[in-house]
Amino acid sequence: MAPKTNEQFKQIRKESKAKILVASLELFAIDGYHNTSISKIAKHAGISKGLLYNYFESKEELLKEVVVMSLEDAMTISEEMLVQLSEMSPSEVMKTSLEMFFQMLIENKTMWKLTFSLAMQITNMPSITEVILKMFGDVLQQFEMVLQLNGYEDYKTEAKLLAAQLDGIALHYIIFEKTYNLEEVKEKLIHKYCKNEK
Amino acid sequence: MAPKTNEQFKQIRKESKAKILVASLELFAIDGYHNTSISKIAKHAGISKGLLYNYFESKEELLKEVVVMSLEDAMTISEEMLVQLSEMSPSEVMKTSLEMFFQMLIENKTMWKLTFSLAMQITNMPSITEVILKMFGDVLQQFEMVLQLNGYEDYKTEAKLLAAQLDGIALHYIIFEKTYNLEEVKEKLIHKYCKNEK
Amino acid sequence: MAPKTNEQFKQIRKESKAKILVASLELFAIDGYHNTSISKIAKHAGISKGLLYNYFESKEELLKEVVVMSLEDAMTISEEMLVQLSEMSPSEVMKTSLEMFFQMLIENKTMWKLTFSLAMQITNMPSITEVILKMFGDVLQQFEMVLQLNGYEDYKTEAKLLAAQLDGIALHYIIFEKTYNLEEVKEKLIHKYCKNEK
Amino acid sequence: MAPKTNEQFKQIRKESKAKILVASLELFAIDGYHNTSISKIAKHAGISKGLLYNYFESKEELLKEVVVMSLEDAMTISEEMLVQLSEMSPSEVMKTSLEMFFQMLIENKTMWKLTFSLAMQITNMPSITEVILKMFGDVLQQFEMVLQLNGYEDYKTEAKLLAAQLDGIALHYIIFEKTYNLEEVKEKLIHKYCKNEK
DNA sequence: AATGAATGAGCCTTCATTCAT
DNA sequence: TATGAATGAAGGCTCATTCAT
Repeated sequence: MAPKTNEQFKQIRKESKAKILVASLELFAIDGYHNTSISKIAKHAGISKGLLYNYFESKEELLKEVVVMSLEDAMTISEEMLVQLSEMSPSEVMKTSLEMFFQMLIENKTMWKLTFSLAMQITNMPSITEVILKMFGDVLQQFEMVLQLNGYEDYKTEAKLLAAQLDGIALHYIIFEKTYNLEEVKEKLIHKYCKNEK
Repeated sequence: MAPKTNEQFKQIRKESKAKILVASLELFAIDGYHNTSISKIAKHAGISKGLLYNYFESKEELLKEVVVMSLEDAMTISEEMLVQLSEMSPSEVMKTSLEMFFQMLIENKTMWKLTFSLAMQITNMPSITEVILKMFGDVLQQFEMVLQLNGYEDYKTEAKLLAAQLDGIALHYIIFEKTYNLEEVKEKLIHKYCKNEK
Repeated sequence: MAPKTNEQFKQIRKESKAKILVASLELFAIDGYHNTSISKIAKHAGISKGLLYNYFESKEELLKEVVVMSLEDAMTISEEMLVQLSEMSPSEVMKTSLEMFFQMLIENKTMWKLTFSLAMQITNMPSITEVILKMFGDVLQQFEMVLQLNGYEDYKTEAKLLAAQLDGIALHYIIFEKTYNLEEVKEKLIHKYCKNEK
Repeated sequence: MAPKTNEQFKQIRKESKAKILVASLELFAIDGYHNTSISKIAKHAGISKGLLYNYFESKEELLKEVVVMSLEDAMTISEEMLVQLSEMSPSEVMKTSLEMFFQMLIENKTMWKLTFSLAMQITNMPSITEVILKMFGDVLQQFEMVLQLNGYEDYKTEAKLLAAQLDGIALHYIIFEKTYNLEEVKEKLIHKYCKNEK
């Protein structure tokens, strides 16, 4: 049998890593970071505990990579959408941006839950704090653009309000779970921001 | 010679309990429930680990009492303010309610932090979840009233939006700490809700 | 008010001590030594934890005194009965001795349970071991006398057998509780030892 | 390089488990269940505290397995002997059974000590109580058979007496240790039961 | 004599991490 | 690369004992 090429090894590593990251994300989001043991993750990912340490230096490092991965995923989607936005009218951009947000909220509920959860326990893990804060900042910036584009004068403050509004909705959606009527809120919000209330 | 009187013991118990509750609130809010060990709490409160169990049956029970205490504090303030509202005009009620919210946010930052933190972290602690959910519900209800009073037709959905808006602001205020310009956001929000945008 | 006399103080001390000893015996026998906390004993005796240490140096010391008290009680009863035996015929002595044993077993089940329980965990408490061993020795000696009196040639070995027989019955009675038909066994045993089977 | 094979792991597990069980049996029997800490067991077995929980879910579970192991050992021996009995005359069966008992008492002194100790100490551990009671029941049943075979009319009650006799002897043997002349008692007992005293 | 708040050692248990294979 | 046995620090909790009053 021919020895595996470097390429093949890299591929295997990448896949194994991905498998662990996905498993971790799920467990961290559902049970919380502290209630998720390395053992559980390894079992959930179908590998041994030892192997996990071959890919990640520590549990905290693993968490950080989970967060980074999640955010990168989100950014990728977001950027793809931004391309589409470039050809729209300002009011269409506004509407689409909001719809994008709700879509991502629904599709990545797990990630949102993890993000909020971590955002609250930030104190002890600076490296993770940083990533999380960056993400909140990015969203803010994006909405600043959209609002400016739509002619909002005080667009910086307005963006802060809108970002807070959206994060608040996300928070409630996560907390109240199935009880929460996200669709209703979404319609109302879009209606508000896509009329003439500058 | 004589044993301490009942009164004396009661006093001592009350003070020690309060001391523990305050220490716990701070640590739970800052470091999160899981990152706060009984040892840390005891040290922070200046007592021995063992004594803590003279007052609270378990760590979970302690958390519950911390939450209840915090909410009772908040409710007391809130109710005092509600009395004042009864004599105001609808628009004044609106404005005052919002101002009240921001005031409580600033004054009870620790409690807010704890609440959000728990909302995300606590799995499998029904008695605490219950208390937290009740609190979110109460705020919502209060704003439904205010909005209805101010003639909002779709006041139920509007209340959901407003509650989310406020919780979102609180969230950002907690996450960004001193970086966050709360005053600016407050002015803008009040301005929005106290003009004619129903 | 006249100050209490020394006699009165002594009396109070004696009564308090007795109250504690009785409470301890009950709890030790039912729940076992290790499952019985000083707190429980104090509560059961209706006094404070602190006071208990006024009368007994330590938990182990308390146990020792409980054992001693129990055995003294048993000895007292036993000796009273011995007086009666002195006027009987050998075979009557035999029968009465056995009946005495069964009566004491029923009336002092608690004490028997404690005794056996302690007898098994002897290693760590020499002072208690001593007392327990003495008790077993006393019973043995007593039955040696009875058997000798009844003309058993090899009365020393016979006494060992009889003592073992009785302790075995006691053991089963304690272990099987209500399931055990003590009366049936008693009749059979008396029948065996009071016929002509030397 | 290659990971250990399943076979190797199984072997390691088996040996470690056995090591722990043996250490536990000794300590439980000597010091009693409550006086034996997990730390002591680990030290005695030459392993770390943590490893113990790799093999046993809890201290109670460990105790249970110790008991089960002990009884299985005893049963194995017992059954091997029963085979031999099938070809003997009734009086030979009687004699051999008694001799078997004494042999097992000597060879498995530790197990007997543990059994008695637990019988007295264990409250609220139904699964273990059950096993212990079953064992006493088994011995009883076996002797019922033997006595019936030997023509004892009231063999059920006689078996209770004999079982008590034997357990009493075992108890004394355990309590008095080297002081106890087991051989003398054995001879006498066999002599009694193998003559004509029905 | 009497109280119970307070202490601290020790218990059982969990789990991130290491390591021989 | 891959395994899981093994470790040890730390966590929540209990309880005998002390002490100020």
